[in-house]
Amino acid sequence: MTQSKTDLRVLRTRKLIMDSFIELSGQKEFKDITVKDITTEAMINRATFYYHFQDIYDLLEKVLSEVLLVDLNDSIYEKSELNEESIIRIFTAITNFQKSLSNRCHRGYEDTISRIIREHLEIVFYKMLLKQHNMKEDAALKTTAVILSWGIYGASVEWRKSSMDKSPEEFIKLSIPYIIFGITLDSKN
Amino acid sequence: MTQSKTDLRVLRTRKLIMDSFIELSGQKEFKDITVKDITTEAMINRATFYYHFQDIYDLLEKVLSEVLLVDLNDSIYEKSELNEESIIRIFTAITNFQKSLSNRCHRGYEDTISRIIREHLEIVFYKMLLKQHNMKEDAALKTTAVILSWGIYGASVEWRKSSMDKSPEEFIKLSIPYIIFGITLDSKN
DNA sequence: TTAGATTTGTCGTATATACAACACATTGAA
DNA sequence: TTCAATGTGTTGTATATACGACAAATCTAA
Repeated sequence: MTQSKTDLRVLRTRKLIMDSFIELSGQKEFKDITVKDITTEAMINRATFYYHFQDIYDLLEKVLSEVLLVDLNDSIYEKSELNEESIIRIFTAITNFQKSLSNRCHRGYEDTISRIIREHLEIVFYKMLLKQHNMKEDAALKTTAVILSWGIYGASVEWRKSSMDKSPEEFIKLSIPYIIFGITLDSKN
Repeated sequence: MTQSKTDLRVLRTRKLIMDSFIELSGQKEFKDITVKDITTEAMINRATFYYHFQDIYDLLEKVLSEVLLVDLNDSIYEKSELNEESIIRIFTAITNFQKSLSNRCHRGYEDTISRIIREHLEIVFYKMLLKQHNMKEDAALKTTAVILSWGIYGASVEWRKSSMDKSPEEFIKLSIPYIIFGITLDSKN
């Protein structure tokens, strides 16, 4: 505890490991990536890997969180208005992310990926809802955020499954009025 | 002396420093690059830099050697025939290198760069000459290698000074017959 | 010129990492 | 099945690196 914040070596090593994992993810499937592969690419001793991560699934989780977090933070938080534009942005960020990373991952870890994405989405939606309604805390908004996160994530799964020919934007655009104005919206509007 | 060869940390650190230096060389002039800049980019403590390199000029020298060495090794050594094709390749490697790195460097260190390039060229030419003539060692070939290294390097300087509109290939091609067959070559040939 | 700021190069101490070795699990071919 | 090979996770010890501090050199502006 004599060190001030975080040792530069720690930051560097974590970055090297994560970058290498992302790099390798572009070359082969998650299930074929070994700890040795990662540490070789990162020029790190294998034992050092275990100093920072419990195992390779722990690494997966942290990389996903971090990459997602950056994607979402960059494009959304500043604006902090939950409107058509920001929903499209969030949805696009997710589909981009799925195209670039989660596709490659081992079957069976889609659950992990799905959970992480939804958790982050929930946080983002909740914060935006709070600002929009000028509130400190609210159970209704929290639940609404949960619903939105599952819903939007589900839409991205559906898009990937059956509508990758459409752009994410046009896919989600149709439903946005129902999200914003509710399901009683007059469809002739 | 208990370690077998070279500590992975050493290899990694050297690579990080060199890569960072090359990266920074693309962003600003050599004379504006500080040790702090490099170590920040490399995520290395400044003191560690001095553990590996005497100073920034020592780094420059080693980076130049290494980059050049790779360029020349990759494209030439395998073939090991000193003919029109390989001379063009070597000349192109040098001009590429000059375009990418040495241009950006501080005036006054062109001498260093020039020396390093010529030293490497000399080694390459000497090895190729030895193979071509099936010899073990020979003073005449050594001197010939010196002449070739200065000559080819000088040609690259001239190209840079006055003929960058031509491709390196067409620039050097005209003189290759005189190199291969000597200055008594019948020009009508 | 002077004075403030930046950069260089070095040092001692604390710690993250390398290395080698280990037992155990998983895989794949005979 | 069995055996060999490969991957996982852990440990103790040696060492490269981080950190903070320092004096001296170099740069910059007033």
